[in-house]
Amino acid sequence: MKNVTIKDIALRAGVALSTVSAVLNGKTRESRISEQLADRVRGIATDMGYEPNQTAVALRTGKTRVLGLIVEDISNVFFAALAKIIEEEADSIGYKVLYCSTENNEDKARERIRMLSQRQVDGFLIIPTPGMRAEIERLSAQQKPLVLMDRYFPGLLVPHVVVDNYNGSLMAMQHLLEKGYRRIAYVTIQLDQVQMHQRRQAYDDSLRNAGLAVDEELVLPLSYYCKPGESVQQIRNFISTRPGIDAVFFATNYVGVYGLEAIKDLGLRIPSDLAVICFDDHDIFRLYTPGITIVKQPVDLIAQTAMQLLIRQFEQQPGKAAGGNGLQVLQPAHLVIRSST
Amino acid sequence: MKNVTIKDIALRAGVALSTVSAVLNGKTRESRISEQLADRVRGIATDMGYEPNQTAVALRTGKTRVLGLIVEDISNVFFAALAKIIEEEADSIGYKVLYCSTENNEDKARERIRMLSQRQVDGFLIIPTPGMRAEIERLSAQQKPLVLMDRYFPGLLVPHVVVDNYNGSLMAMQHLLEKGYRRIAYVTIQLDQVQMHQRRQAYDDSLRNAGLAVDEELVLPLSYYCKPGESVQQIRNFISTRPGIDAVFFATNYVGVYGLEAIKDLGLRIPSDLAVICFDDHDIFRLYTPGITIVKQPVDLIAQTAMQLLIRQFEQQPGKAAGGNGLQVLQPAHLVIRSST
DNA sequence: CTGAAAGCGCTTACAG
DNA sequence: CTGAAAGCGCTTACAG
Repeated sequence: MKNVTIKDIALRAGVALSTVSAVLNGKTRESRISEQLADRVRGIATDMGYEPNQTAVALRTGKTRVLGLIVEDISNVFFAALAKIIEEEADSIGYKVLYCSTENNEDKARERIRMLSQRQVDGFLIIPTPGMRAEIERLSAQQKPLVLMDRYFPGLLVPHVVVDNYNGSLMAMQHLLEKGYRRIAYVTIQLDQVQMHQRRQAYDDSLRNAGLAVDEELVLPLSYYCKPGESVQQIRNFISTRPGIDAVFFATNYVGVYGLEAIKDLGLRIPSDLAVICFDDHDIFRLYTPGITIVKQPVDLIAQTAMQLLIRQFEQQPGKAAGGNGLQVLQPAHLVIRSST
Repeated sequence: MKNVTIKDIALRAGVALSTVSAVLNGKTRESRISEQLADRVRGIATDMGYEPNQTAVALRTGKTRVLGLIVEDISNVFFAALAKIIEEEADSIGYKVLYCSTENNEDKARERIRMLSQRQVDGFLIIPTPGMRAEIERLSAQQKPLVLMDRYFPGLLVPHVVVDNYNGSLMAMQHLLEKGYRRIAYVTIQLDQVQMHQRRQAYDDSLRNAGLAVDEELVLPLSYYCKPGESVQQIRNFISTRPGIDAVFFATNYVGVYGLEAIKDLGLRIPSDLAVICFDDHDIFRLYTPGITIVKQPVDLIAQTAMQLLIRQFEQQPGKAAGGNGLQVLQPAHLVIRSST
């Protein structure tokens, strides 16, 4: 019942270990091994039910053919979809993937990176949390193949794939404006992040392009530390004290959740009383939100592109200058317009 | 930038490799190494940023501390939820998990098991597909720690965790009967599987217990090979030609999907025109099905129990008779009653 | 064309 | 108390 090794095969075939290894790795040409011998060895290997021990291969070659995937929560639909596509892409090049959830817990996130490093993964695919910056920086310095998805650290030259926040938001605003909405509110979270600035910029620009003024009265920046109940109340208050508004653009998932709650509380109907657009970073409104319009990330494109960036790094010679470093790939957002039934 | 090894530490500390290893593995007692020396070695290890190479440890000890998780589709909410809980449980005992999707493709499923074996995973957590039987049997014969979830092979003595189909179905029927429904139809798929027999048995028994006869006229067994469109049509036909029925019990996910489609086609309202219960194996109706009542698997319990069964196998001495083999754990189903709004 | 040897980074008897 | 040596299962120069 013990596992068959190349040694067993070599013994049975009466040849050296290295011969078996060469045959099994298809290096008969390079090693000028006769086809006849090769066939015999292959036959014996099959007979004995040989399966290579990848742990040994990994130790010897320094390649585990395993990728590390770090997400916020694997059970979330967005991350699960990401995991699926990454699995497929990895599979197509003979890689397996080890997944970890960070729960947005910084300590856990750091620990995850360490564990995956110890397990010698060949590359990392990460949805970074803010506190991971130092670890990401270290991985990058160690020249570990690494791609960030969904979020990134401005100033850190690490390849990353993110949605095109500006144009996605622009599309959404365009949609509202075309539908004739004029007093469009903007509810966001006070966060000094590029993607937030880009979304806001798109809001401003599209209003101006339509010949409308940006009215700060119609912009509600919630505090990052504001608790759920309080956020809902603030939004409720905001909406009810701005009688003229006919639409709201919620700039993030969380704000959107609170916003929909507030709108429900106020007894307003979407979109007849109030049109709603939400930037749905993590695809949480995918099924159960009739009437609203959603700007979502193209999860498949993001995953596929991330894998391509990773593979590109695998192919680079470690010595060579990493020409592709600091590469940012912007993926166009999808606009999903839900009917109100 | 090269990785620090225990050799480097030994060199720096001026001691033998084995001493470093003993210290780092907390075996100072067994090896009677002075606390002073141990402290010094630990200090040096920390200084040098030592991270053990788990590939080497795995090769040497024969334990990778990696689990293989094989599901149908990691992006499905049910499997993703399973993956999350398994990750947590695995993490708590220092394990990582490698996931694979089978897509219900038998060849792929078999190939996945082979790959995971080659990667020397310490244990398998599998949602088996029918065609995996031979491979599962082989793993079991090889004494590989292994637990099946959600499905199993009757007659194969492999530990598995499944939902209690009989009592879950009984609960659902009870619910309908208590609500006063009397002519309850049963739509199922013709499949000679234990879980199907158990569900049907519960249907029959609960009717009889309520003093009602089982009317084969009210039972629709769809062919396994029936195409979606055709299935919907058959159900539509079935319902419309049985004017007396006031409720339907759909015995599986797929049948339920077709059934809801058919009911929609007929313009019937749930539950006012027709009450609906569905055995929702994979939690696909979780969000978007108002009015229907769902019998679902307790995904957390299943995952946790599966991990426990796996750990039990890790703890067993390989020589010892596997006392817990062929163990079946039934988990009680959940009944989710949706309001019709 | 083929095979003996070194070595990947560890752990674990075992000798002193 | 400490250290030299073997070995996990491979691959890869290198010698013949």
